[in-house]
Amino acid sequence: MSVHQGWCTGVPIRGILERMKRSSPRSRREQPESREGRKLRTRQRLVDAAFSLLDEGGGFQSLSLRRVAKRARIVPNAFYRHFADMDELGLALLDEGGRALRQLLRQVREAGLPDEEILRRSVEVYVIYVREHPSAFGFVSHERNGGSPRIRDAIRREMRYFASEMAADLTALDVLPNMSPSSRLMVSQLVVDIMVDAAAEILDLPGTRSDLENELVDRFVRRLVIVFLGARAWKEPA
Amino acid sequence: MSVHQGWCTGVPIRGILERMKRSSPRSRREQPESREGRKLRTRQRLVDAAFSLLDEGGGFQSLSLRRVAKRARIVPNAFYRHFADMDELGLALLDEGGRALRQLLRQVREAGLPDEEILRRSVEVYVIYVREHPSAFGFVSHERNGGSPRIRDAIRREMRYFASEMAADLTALDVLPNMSPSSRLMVSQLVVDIMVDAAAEILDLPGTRSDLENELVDRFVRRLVIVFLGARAWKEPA
DNA sequence: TGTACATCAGTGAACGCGCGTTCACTGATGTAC
DNA sequence: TGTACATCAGTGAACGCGCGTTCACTGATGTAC
Repeated sequence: MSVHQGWCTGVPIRGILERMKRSSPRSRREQPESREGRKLRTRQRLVDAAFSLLDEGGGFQSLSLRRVAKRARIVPNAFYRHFADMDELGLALLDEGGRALRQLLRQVREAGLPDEEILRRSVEVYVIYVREHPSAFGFVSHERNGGSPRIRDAIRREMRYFASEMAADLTALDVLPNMSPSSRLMVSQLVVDIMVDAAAEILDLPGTRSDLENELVDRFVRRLVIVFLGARAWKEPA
Repeated sequence: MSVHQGWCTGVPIRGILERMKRSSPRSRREQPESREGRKLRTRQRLVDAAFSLLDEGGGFQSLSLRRVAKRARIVPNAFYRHFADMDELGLALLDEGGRALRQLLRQVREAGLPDEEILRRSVEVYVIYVREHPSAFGFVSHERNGGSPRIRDAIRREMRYFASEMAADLTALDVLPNMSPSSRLMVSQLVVDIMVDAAAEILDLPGTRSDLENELVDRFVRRLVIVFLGARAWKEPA
């Protein structure tokens, strides 16, 4: 059971943790911490606590305010100093997860797109990335069609945003010149859906079966190849 | 708020309800009902109660044994006469939903496949069908990546089964003769995933916006066209 | 710099509620003779 | 056909538990003068 790491904060949680270690055993009067800083740190502890509970399985719906607060080492009602309810915490999780995904997709997209070898390498990078951040991708795939409409909508919005970034890239790189902008967007949305579906499958694989993982990567690559072949063969309706 | 209908039972619940109406106001000694029949009817009431609660929103995880039992008009602990726990009820829901989906896919597949006009008509049939059975499709799209591993696995198994049926059809109809059997299966799995993703989107549309629905149908058809174009352009690796 | 007051993140106790599960039971249906 | 017993779907009461939310509070940080 590993401590959850603040894996995608702009100012990494690691720095904050180091500062805690440094300041805690020594005199605490040296640099009295600001209220604002302390509050932000507690908020981050709540977010990390939620991710770490998600890592242990069960989905966002199974999280309770009390369990998250306990894991973050605050009293239950202090939760309300940071979020109005669990839904708002969920949106904060998505915010962190979204940043990670965006960063990754940028990396994948910059490699260029429709050549099979490049696709395969991108997929491998993606699979590793998903495995490294199971709680974030689990959250997205789980809540994408999940219980809370607010969170569901936020996830869909995020996915649409990724797709539009990808479509802009396709345009810029002049891949698929045969397609209209709206068709390029449609293809990008399909690719994003395929990626999210794949993430769910990756997370369900037992970590030990590399044969199953290879099979999954293979299926994933073939899906993308089919889509890009189809996109190239596409003729805009007159 | 409509009463949930037993929409996919081989022996329809409607018939049972009519029998109840007939027998209840008259003498109840005419045809004393068998224990077995009565138990089956209660079990069906539990399944219908679960679907009707799902129709009201919130996802399977938000259902409670007590609420389902109450809706089915039995005392909470009598639930255990029919299912060991809520997970087993979930598997029963999938069983009913799976039958409906299978029936529909058969209908769609029989129309033939890769021509755009036929695809469009099939998609329209599918959209209507999803709208008619929101609780079943909602259950599948919601629990597909949901909290219970048993239910998740059962849904994946069901989807793999649909895909293999579709692949068999593609083979029988000699569509995609350029592909190996495993590639046809891969394409079928992609199509099934696209259908399930689409179901979730359909269910989130407000019922009144037919412009949005047309847009969705359009996107859906284009996705499938892309996939079949790609599948036709596919060359098996040597 | 020193003092007096305001702010507010976090505390601790308490609340009412719905939950899953248990137990001993009832009474209609089913069965053996 | 009639009787005595077995089965078992459904009852009613009770349990302990974790839940979200409320309240009055504490004490360190921040601010005005």
